[in-house]
Amino acid sequence: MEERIRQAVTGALEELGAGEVAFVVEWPAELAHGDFATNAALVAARELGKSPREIAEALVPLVAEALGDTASKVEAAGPGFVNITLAQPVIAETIAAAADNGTWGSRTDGIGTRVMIEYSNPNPFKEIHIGHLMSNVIGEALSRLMETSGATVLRDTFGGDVGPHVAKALWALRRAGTTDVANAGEIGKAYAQGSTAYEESEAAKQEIDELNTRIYAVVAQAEAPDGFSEDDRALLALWRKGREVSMEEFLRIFKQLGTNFDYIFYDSDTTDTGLRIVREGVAQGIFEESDGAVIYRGEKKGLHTLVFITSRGTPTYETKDIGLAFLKEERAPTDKVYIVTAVEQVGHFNVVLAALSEIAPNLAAKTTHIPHGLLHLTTGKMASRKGNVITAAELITEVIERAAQKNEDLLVAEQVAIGAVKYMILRAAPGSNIVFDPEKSLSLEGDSGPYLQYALVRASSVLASAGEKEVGDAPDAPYSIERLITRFPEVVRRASEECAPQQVAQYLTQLAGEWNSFYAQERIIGGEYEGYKLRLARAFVRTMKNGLTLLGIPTPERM
RNA sequence: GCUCCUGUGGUGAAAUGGAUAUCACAACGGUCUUCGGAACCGUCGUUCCAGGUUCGAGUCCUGGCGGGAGCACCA
Repeated sequence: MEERIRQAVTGALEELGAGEVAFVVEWPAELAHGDFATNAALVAARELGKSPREIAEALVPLVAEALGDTASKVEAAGPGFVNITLAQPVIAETIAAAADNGTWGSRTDGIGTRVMIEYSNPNPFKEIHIGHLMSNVIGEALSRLMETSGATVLRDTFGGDVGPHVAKALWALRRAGTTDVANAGEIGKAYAQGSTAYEESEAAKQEIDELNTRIYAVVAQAEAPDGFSEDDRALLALWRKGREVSMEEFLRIFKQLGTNFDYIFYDSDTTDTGLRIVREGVAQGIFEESDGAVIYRGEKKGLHTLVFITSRGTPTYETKDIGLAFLKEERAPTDKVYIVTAVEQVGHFNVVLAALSEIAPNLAAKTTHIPHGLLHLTTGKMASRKGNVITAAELITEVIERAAQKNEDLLVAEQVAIGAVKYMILRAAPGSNIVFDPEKSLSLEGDSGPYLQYALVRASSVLASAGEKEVGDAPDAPYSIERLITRFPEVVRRASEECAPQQVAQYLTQLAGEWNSFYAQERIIGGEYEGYKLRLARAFVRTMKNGLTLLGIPTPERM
């Protein structure tokens, strides 16, 4: 349709004697301004030497003629826009196409492309707190948005199972004489204890640093533990158990939130490759040695200089990410690689990608880092090493309890709670920080997930009690909600191209508002145009359901 | 100190270089025998400052002020 309008406008401009004009056809923010608008007159004004308004007036009859029955109204407006309102039958056709159409909003332009997207990235041996929800919720929504193009999307998560934080947790567990760990909470506490000791005691710091090096060694030889002492075996067993318990908890929560990963990568999978490649890079002059460490001189590109291999010989996160890039290519080659992490890491990724572009330009070129904002507490900064965090599980449990006050069915309460949490995160642009107030942020009313779910449930309920009806006559002019529904595919396309789930959230809120107004004003069952309104309701249900699913927000049957 | 990000009603946010800057919360007032009130209708109230580019700037550029993040052996 947009293309058709573009042609009509181009033709009209030619008749007026204008050459190539770089105009746009867009949908105006205000529904009252019509379904499409073009700024052609504004852009052509200078060349034609007339006022924009005059040109717009001249374009109107020409465009109207070219569009024929398709448009019900073409008019000049404002400083020189030409607004186009589509005719009722054209809108009705789209509504019919949307109703009962599971693929409404999806496209085919991405079929054949493969992308891998990394997100969530919780670290075993630390607790998963509400900050990790940001990465998971945003990453999942982006994955689903990418899938609307028809692309194959592989989801992966990358967890730090070796490194100083692991040493801190294991040091505290061993000190307490723990040989087995039962739950993730226990490990989280151990990590906090180990961190405190590391900062406060020189002796503990030394022990933990040594343990860290030893863990790398033990894990690296885990497959061939011939030379292991009894204590090495005990350490390895505790490490394995701790990682297993941590990951079970993570995967349980992510599954509850609607994520299933295709690949789970660990730091320990990447260290061999990472170390080898960085050492080779030293020989090639990409990296250099400094104070016993191996560094990348980011300053030569206006970036930070970062350590890739410590003076103790252990790899840092930077080297692990280099190793990971190769590991991904080996396990599942794709056309694009996305990495979703907190905004704090942009400096890190700039350096890693700069280094990677010297080592393997093809890998660097297809990798994009997508930073997301942070979740701040009104009560102060969270830090898992201080133990003052709200864990993801605690938050979800609390919101479920609140939702349960209105829902006897606990499964529904969970759907509502998850909807509320996800919407809170997705309504804002991924990069913006969220100040989280446990009392206020998780509204179940107005601009909220449950508001969208509620509109859907009510519409579904009307359909359920109406039964089958003939579609019948339609009113002469479309309702504004119809015109809003027709925009859905375009909203989805733009949101997926711009990695902007908030545009879908914003749209769905507007859509729910239009539906609620329509519902309050118009009698559906037993009212005028009953059959047509029921089809409209089906189109609304389909649009809302597909939209919520895109965001990863559950769609309850009742609530 | 250097680098990057950011500044929109009392609060939290949205806005493809376009039209009267949108939405929710809060506050205040109304709708309550009809398809589900987690709803609807109304009132109030906003682009940090100074220049610039443009027919047109919350959006782009320059400078200033405020906030956040990063800056060598954490991830």
